[in-house]
Amino acid sequence: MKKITKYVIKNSLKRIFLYRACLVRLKMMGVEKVFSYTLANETGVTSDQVRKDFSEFGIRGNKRGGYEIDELLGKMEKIFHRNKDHNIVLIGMGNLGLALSKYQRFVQRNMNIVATFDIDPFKQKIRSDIPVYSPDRMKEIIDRFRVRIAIIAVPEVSAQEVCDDLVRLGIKGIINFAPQLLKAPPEVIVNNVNLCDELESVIYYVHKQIKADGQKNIELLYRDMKY
Amino acid sequence: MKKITKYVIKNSLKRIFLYRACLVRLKMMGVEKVFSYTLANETGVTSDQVRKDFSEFGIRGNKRGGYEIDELLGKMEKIFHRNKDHNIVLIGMGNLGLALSKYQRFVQRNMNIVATFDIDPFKQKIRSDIPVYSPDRMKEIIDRFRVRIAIIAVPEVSAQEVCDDLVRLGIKGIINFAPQLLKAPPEVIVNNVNLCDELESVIYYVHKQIKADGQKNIELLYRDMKY
DNA sequence: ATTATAATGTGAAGAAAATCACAAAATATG
DNA sequence: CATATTTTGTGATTTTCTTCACATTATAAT
Ligand SMILES: NC(=O)c1ccc[n+]([C@@H]2O[C@H](COP(=O)([O-])OP(=O)(O)OC[C@H]3O[C@@H](n4cnc5c(N)ncnc54)[C@H](O)[C@@H]3O)[C@@H](O)[C@H]2O)c1
Ligand SMILES: NC(=O)c1ccc[n+]([C@@H]2O[C@H](COP(=O)([O-])OP(=O)(O)OC[C@H]3O[C@@H](n4cnc5c(N)ncnc54)[C@H](O)[C@@H]3O)[C@@H](O)[C@H]2O)c1
Repeated sequence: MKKITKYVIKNSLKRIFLYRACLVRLKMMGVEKVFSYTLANETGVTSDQVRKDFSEFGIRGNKRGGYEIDELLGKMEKIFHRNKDHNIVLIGMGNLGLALSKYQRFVQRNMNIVATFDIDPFKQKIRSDIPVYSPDRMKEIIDRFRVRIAIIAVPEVSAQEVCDDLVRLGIKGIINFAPQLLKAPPEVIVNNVNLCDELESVIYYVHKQIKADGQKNIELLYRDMKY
Repeated sequence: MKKITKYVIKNSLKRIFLYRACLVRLKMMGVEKVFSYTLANETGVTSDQVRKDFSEFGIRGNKRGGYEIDELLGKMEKIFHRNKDHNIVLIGMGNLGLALSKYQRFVQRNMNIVATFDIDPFKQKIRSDIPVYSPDRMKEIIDRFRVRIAIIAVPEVSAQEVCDDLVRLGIKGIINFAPQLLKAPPEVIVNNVNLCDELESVIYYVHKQIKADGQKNIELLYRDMKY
């Protein structure tokens, strides 16, 4: 039975990404070694956390010596399978799809969008580095480039249908930008990214913060009154 | 001191968003009442979890009767401050910024991008519903519309600088799409969204899944051999 | 009206994640 | 070379999150 795959990126994995970004920056600045507390400061976590995370992912440094940045990055490349290239397809060349297709950083990280698909014949005329095909050529392209990962950027109503097609064609991982939880077999990884929710949660926390600040002021006031 | 605000959206909050999306869909289908296990099935969590989450956010139903969808949505609107409108500014009208500025769903959820800003004079000529201004008009606009929330879609190198400006102008919450952890005072909420990381984590979990599948096959093989 | 049933709400138990704290090891210093 | 210092790595502890389990209550059936 097709079901919602409850897929949540582990916080420890998210932090590993943060550490890596930080390491890349430090390396560019010519730094060669790093301590857990350096990474901690730069990423807003505690140094214990950094070491625990490294431990979880089997990364080890040397006592007193900290971590060799190059070695660390090498290990992370392995963890994230950055040694090989990843061919990706993108479905839906609308506003968001177009932006994503032009995003250079995917390529820099060995993630290549080899083809995009759109039902709109007009969109299929877009001239850019990446071809825009009609969806009926999906099987051909996915097979030819051995694609296993897909990006969904079609309207909400079409997302599930597109997802079903992709799964049938052998796609194993999907990042979905349509605000619609996708149902897929449990062995298929689906990362539902909902930018509206992300923005709304900022608003939520801002309000909470403002309320907490207000509370603090009341407390201060109260303490003042005692004198 | 400006520091990284370690800001992670709570999983329970993320789930509340899921429930809401599901409720909206059910309501459109004419459904009026819902049970915890309905929401659970639709969102890939357990019904216990749904009830615990509701409990955390102070949402109560009636025993045996489940939850009134309208009432539930009303309570959620309150929780998410959807009763009032939220004015937002967007900085950086490049590929991503343009897509975001055209995204209708923000408006549908009472989040209005009232103005966008770009240093590129060419971008300032974009003709769409939302005006594109030079950054030197930021103070004026933010004050006029009482803006408290901002979207950053500028290149990595400019992101921190833009963030600093925004904070100086009274912005309290930021969603940042540049792959650069922003430093801000602790009372300012910063949601760093990194789409590269999101995609890469899909690849990570796909590989893990494939490896686990392989493992399962080996185990099966082993069990078979015992007979 | 009484009884049976079905769903909620929440303490208790269990699991997972984060923090603490310190022994072990590597490097620096005298 | 011996000692002091610094940082790692990891068990122990604490905190947070999830699942379990069941008393409670609203509805349905008889
Ligand atoms: N625009 C944004 O900034 C933004 C932000 C977050 C999420 N999203 C979501 O991403 C999706 C795309 O948004 P958008 O603004 O680019 O919309 P859009 O309407 O501009 O683009 C959608 C594209 O998908 C194509 N399409 C529709 N059905 C298809 C199918 N079955 N197969 C292939 N292509 C198909 C359409 O022809 C169109 O080109 C939506 O689900 C939206 O909610 C958009
Ligand atoms: N394109 C994507 O799909 C995508 C996806 C994820 C993240 N991002 C990130 O979002 C950001 C924008 O990406 P993009 O592809 O739109 O890049 P882009 O180069 O197309 O757009 C950047 C825009 O920001 C403007 N800008 C630069 N400095 C500015 C400043 N100080 N104030 C105001 N405007 C300024 C530029 O003039 C340009 O129009 C980048 O950080 C990128 O890494 C992009």
